Amino acid sequence: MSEPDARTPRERYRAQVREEVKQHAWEQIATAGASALSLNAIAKQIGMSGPALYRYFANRDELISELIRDAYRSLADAFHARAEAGTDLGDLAHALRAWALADPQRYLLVYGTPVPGYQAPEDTVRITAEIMSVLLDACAAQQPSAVPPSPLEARLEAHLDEHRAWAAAHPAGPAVLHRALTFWTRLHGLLSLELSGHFTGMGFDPALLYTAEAGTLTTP
Amino acid sequence: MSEPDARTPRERYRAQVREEVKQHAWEQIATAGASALSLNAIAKQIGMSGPALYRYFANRDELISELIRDAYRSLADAFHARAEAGTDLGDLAHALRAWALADPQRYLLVYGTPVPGYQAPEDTVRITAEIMSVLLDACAAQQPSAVPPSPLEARLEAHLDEHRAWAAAHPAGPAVLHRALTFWTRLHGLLSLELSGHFTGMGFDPALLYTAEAGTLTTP
DNA sequence: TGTACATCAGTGAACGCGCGTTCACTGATGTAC
DNA sequence: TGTACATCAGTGAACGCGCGTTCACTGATGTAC
Repeated sequence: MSEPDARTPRERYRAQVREEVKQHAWEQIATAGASALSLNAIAKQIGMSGPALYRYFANRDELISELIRDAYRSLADAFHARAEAGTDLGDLAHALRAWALADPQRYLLVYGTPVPGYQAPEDTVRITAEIMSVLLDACAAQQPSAVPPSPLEARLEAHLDEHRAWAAAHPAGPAVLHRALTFWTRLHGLLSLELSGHFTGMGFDPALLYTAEAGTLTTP
Repeated sequence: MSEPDARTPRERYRAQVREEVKQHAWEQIATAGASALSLNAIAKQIGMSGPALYRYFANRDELISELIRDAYRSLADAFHARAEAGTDLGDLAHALRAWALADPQRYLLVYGTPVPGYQAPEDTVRITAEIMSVLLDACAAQQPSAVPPSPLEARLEAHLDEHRAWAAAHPAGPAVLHRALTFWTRLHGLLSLELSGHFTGMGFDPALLYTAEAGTLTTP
């Protein structure tokens, strides 16, 4: 399980401090949002001088990029883990919610309103493709819908079949593409409103609504 | 149509400058997001000194509150206008999308990730209730679903019927409550992902997906 | 119509703050012979 | 095993910046007699 660590003590130490910085960064994001992330404040929490962090991250943007990468990676891992235990779409839906609730700001950093001037590092597209792939697999494993698509749906699915850049590597048919997108957008709508606090004061239990909505995806 | 303006010239002037400030505030939000809103920057654009704005707004928070209020008000007006032209749920869906696309940052200010330390003014809840009321009316006018609810849906609707604080003033039945929530969350999922740029690069046309999703609400 | 006064818009200087980032430097840790 | 050197972590001072906000003040606009 644990291989011998080929890294030098210095490398290990560097990695350790980087982790510590990122951990405090997450805490800061959790309380004040991503746009308020401050290197100086993190350094203070850690007990270091501000400039010391520049030994570990080139600048603020690199730190944020790293956090976004980690967040995507974490979701991809959660999806893979769930997929190995079975390809049920409902299970995947609840794995998604569990991941989102475990750290709301992490979810919002990835799927929420983007940080103003910032744009995500290009290697995240590979991880999002990975996530989509797990989702497409689960949708493909689902038994197809019994009800025939409406004319509107048929038109959409024909369109999706011709514009499948996002699922290029996947052999899914149009109905599967459609279902994957629906899964993503519907559940995101619920999660994003819940995590942003838009349901507070309304009285009902978001979990029930989520479960019901997930149910429409597994047997439409 | 236009009544005689009872305001003094000074009051008119004040209102005019307030409007100008808000307009530049929106432009600034559009380019850099709400958390980057700066009174000094607005003053500079307008050609005034920074402190001059304090004649018109008590502080930064009051300005943001005003913007949020205006955004809610604008959506409520758009909904009312649409509802007067007919109570079709699909039309309401497209009115929502048109309103969102007209000013993406306005939509995100209201329904996106909340500004960190900030909390909305309490009088917005009245406007959101208004918006919900139009939505509930449209859902109630819709002909009820032909398919009976699944056990999961039945359970949810019973729950909603018991926890209807958000629709207290409305005589809607549980199925209508359910449909209104579904309308809101599904369309928000699509809009929020589209406006945040999460569909860019995927290749398909968000409008088609939106129309298809709206279609599932009008005839489920 | 003219004068005396009050109200209000806007200015410029100033305060304290925290930010990201650079730079020269100290001291500890590792490496080569 | 000991010495000479290179590498690297971390510090403190400094730079320039823009922020929100307060304050004393000037000039213009309105109001009352």
